[in-house]
Amino acid sequence: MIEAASAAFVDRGFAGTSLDGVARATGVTKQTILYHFQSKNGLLEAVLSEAAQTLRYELDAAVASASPGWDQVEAVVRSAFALAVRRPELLGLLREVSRLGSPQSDLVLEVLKPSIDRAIGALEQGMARGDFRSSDARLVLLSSYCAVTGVVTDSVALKGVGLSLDLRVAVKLRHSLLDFLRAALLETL
Amino acid sequence: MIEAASAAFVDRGFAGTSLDGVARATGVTKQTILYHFQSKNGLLEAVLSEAAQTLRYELDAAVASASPGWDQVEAVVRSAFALAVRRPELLGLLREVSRLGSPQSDLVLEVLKPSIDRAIGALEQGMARGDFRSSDARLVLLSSYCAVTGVVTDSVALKGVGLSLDLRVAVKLRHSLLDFLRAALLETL
DNA sequence: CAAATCGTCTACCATTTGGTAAGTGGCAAC
DNA sequence: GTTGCCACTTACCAAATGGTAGACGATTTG
Repeated sequence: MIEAASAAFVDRGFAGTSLDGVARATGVTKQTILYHFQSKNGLLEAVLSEAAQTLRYELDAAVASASPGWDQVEAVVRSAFALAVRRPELLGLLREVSRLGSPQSDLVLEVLKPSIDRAIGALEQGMARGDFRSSDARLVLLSSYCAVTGVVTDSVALKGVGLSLDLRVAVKLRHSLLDFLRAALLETL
Repeated sequence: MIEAASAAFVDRGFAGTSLDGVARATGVTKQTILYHFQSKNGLLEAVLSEAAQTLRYELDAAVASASPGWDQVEAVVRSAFALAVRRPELLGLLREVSRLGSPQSDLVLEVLKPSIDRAIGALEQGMARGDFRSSDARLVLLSSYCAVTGVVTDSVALKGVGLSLDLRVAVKLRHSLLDFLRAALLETL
């Protein structure tokens, strides 16, 4: 049910999704959905909450699996790409949230904030250690985040450069993006 | 009228925008809009067409204003940021289009394709000349595009790192992003 | 067994939506 | 001056939407 709603929110948008549609996709009636989530907004909140928690879990696991420095960056990017293939709607939801704005975005940000802050801290430490080129860690994180999520969610941009997202392309994309980030982040090649 | 519709499509989404709403914002009735554009989809197409052409014009002008190599990249990024400040809905529309998918995205891509191809060509020549690090030009363009548009359109991501897009932040962001791209693209610092 | 709770359904309802039909006033052309 | 076009309006409409009310069977609980 939440999965069906996620998928619908991502590819038709929240406003463009009808409860009847989600209900049909799930095999129940609209009223069953309303029974569980009170309102369409309630459904959205449940979807976002689940997505944010999964995202946090996955990213934290990636960070924990690698040693500080470039390895962690690589682990996170790999994890993001894996997620984009395994559960494409997760990153897509972030896109939709960014259009919905407050208060829905606050719900997601609140869950993700600790991870974000830790990421900024890790980048700053890496800069202090001389692992990374020195600059504003927040902006570096932002640019990297946008590049990664954009690349895996913007199918039209992909089409624009004559590609479409299958597994082979995803691997190539990940490789290229890691090269890109490595060059941008590391002091020396 | 087109401006009001653009703004509405960007911040409420196409499905979330009502003709009555656009009409009210414009000071006419819904039927006047339908008179000029036949249908809601017609309005969307007009909006996208205008946006795509403006974008092409602006970006082509930026490319033409600089000499091949890094200067052109910088000019395009500067132009994109200027556009993000002057007409924020333009880049926002690209986001909405990427969610709408075909056939609306085809309309935009068709207009932008020549510019995209020229950009890829320019990157490849820069690589051949040794100005840029060698790699797949399409993927480099894609990553750069996603980073730039993401940074200027994703206000939630900005909020996530504790910023919000005013002019001062935009300048800092542009500076940081140019540093980022320079490091990623150029062979040597 | 009786009572209550739960998940789901059928039946509605008010509102909003995109779109059609039929005018109306102004203005140019003949 | 009347004819015809143009931008725009008022008056509707059918369909879809989010949401409410109430019934029905199954399961749990005392």
